[in-house]
Amino acid sequence: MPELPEVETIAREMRDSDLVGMRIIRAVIAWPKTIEGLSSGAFSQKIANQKIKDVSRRGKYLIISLNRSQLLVHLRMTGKFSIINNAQKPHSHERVRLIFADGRALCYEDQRKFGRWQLVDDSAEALAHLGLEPLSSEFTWEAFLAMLKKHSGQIKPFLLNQEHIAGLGNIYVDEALWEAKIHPQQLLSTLNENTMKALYHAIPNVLMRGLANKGTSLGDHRANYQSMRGARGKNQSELRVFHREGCPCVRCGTTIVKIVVVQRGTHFCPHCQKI
DNA sequence: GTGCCTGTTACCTC
DNA sequence: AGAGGTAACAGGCA
Repeated sequence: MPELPEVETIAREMRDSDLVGMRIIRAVIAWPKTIEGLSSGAFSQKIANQKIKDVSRRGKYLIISLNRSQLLVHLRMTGKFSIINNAQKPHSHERVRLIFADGRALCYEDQRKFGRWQLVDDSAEALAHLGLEPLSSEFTWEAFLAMLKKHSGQIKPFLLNQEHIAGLGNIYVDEALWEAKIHPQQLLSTLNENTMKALYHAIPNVLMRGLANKGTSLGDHRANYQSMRGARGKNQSELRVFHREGCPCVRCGTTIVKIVVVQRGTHFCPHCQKI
């Protein structure tokens, strides 16, 4: 579930925590497939004795900068971090633990096991496939328009594609399309410039609101998004369409419907968002 | 117990 | 390029 606002919230929390400056003395890997490209042994050997220098984000990737490499983490659906005392017994979904010199540890849990860690020398190169950062100055109207014109097909799958805009997922795409009054299955070729402009503004709007609320936490079990300290986000109360099927549209009162688009649950207002 | 659902992405074929 | 399907997994839910 973590999309851009959730990953950014975690990155900020990590950056502001004691993590920066800590030295990793060893890694315990409970689920080796979490680590991409390296065996558990090679990963442990490479990461041992490195210090955490900084934490940042690109798209939905967390970038943990170490002194000799960078650790890229994609949380996929259920990845979650916490700082624990290393004496603590492993949680049932714990996949990796980085043990620090001071007796604490960074614990990584991932119920669905889809999350991936990668240790790389050059994060920019490893993440070169990602598209525009929607909250950065590179997300200009000109760049966005050029990209829309270069592609065809339905708008929702276009927005979910990380090679176009990096960091949008199912929740924020549905929210941005509602704000811009665009039907999720509208074809790119039929969008007029005013509508595209509305979408251009809606994307950072919904992301910044999510970020201000420290993310969206749906449901109440542990698998749902929580920040590093276990706090839930507050953005679920501000969602306009996502998970609101059967409820009235806050703009016009029409009942929000849910359909399936590219195998993803898709929520929209049939009155505000007409093709 | 059964079958269906889920917020992500990579990879395959047509 | 885009559409449509599958797979990786685990657990909630009816």
